[in-house]
Amino acid sequence: MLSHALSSTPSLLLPLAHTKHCEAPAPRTLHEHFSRAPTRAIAAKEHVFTEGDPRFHLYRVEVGAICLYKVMPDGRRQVLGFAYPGDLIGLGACDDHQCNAQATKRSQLRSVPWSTVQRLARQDPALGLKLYEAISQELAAAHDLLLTTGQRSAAERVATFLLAMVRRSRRNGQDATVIDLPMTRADIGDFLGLTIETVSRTFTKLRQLAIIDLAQSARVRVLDIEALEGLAQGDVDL
Amino acid sequence: MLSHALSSTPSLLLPLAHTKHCEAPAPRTLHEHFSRAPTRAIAAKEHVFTEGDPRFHLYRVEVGAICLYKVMPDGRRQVLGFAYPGDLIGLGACDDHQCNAQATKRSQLRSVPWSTVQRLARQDPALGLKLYEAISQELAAAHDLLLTTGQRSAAERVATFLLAMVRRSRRNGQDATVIDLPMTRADIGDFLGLTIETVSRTFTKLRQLAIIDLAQSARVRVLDIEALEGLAQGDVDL
DNA sequence: CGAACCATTGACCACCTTCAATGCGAGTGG
DNA sequence: CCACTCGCATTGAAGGTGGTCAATGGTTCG
Repeated sequence: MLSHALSSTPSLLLPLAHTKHCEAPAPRTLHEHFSRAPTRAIAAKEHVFTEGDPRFHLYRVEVGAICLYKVMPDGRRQVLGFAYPGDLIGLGACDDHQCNAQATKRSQLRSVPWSTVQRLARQDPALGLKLYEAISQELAAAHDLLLTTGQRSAAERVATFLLAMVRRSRRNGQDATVIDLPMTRADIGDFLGLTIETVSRTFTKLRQLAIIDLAQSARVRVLDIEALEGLAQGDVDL
Repeated sequence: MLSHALSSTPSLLLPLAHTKHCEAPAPRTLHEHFSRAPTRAIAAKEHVFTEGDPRFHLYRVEVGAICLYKVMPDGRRQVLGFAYPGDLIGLGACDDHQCNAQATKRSQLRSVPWSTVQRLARQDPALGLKLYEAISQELAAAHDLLLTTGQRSAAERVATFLLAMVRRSRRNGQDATVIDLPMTRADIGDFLGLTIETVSRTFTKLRQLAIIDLAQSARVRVLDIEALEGLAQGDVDL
């Protein structure tokens, strides 16, 4: 989610461009502000912000994975998405955060105060456009997820989820056939509108059909991506 | 959806401020551009745009109701939302429309070319912010709907839907206890991730419990809004 | 090494869907 | 004006998908 719209090349890929703290000129772009900001370590399960918190910062994920979710008074939870390195979180127009952001594992973030973002946006009209593009991508992701949770069967949902992970992996130039899932079955279930058990059972069925391999529960090797695509579109019935 | 963020007072409430076509100065604000644009009539079931169309215009609904939806190759449909008078449709960053927009009944729209919007946004930084706010409201609506389709039961979904209609009616200063539904049961079902039959049965149950009255199938009178709120939050089980 | 957390698997059942028939209302033409 | 028709809504019966409850197994971390 939010990938690319505002992210430049992940810093991991630029180990030689070491940050220059002392002699640097005043930061002008949002990217420069992020690069200069200290990284903040977040423990697994720790919250970055929760619903209702004042919106003080714009965050960029550097390492790990952040789960964005909403909760109902009785505890039911809907995961809205996951943010990965390069993604921005904390976008939005109103004064308070509208959802919770929780690390699914040890992570690292950088942040820039919203007041700084707004100042930059006033100087640079292109930044406003970038922010608009970023949030518009988030909207497209939400609409895709709506189609999934509203209309697809359990198998279709899980297949769709795995395919999205594969595509993200591909965009990052990694081996697309092996995916490391940085979240629990509960996170996946609450993302797809399914229970833990249904997610688990569906993974098992995919394994039995030799569509995926599950050496470890958090590591999925995709063996038959076409079958996965067929499942996701409802061409076959599992 | 999108209500308020960019809409000024609905023109219906300003009958005396009649549009001046000939001697008017060059339009400066987006609102002026909209007010000056001719209204376009849309028949029931007619499409304003479809998925994949180039994004030429930003539209404002003047009269009626527009249904925004996505479809899967096999015909399954997810309604993303409904746009009512004052709401903007056609927002988004990429070159093509990502969803379909179809009138649920006879409607009227005005439109402004995106090129004009972009020119105005360059002149007026506040407009960029307004657009950002508008799309961010759409995102919030999508997230709310996700919580509903992903986690709530059929009765909770219908109750949530009716409550949203009541609140919208209240914001417009209308009698909040009587709602005219400008869409079919199929639209509601595809919005909530339910079948027509389930929607209909749920309406019937609400009527039997004297929570609503259904003189006509498109006219709902809310008799017990607290019961509706209880249902929406899952406090009671229908 | 133990304990806590997470994932898997099974049995049962509830809710919603599917399929089918009937009812209702608006619009059209005779 | 009425009959006809079509689209939409309602209602019923049956079945399936996914949820719930419960027990076991595996992994990781202190």
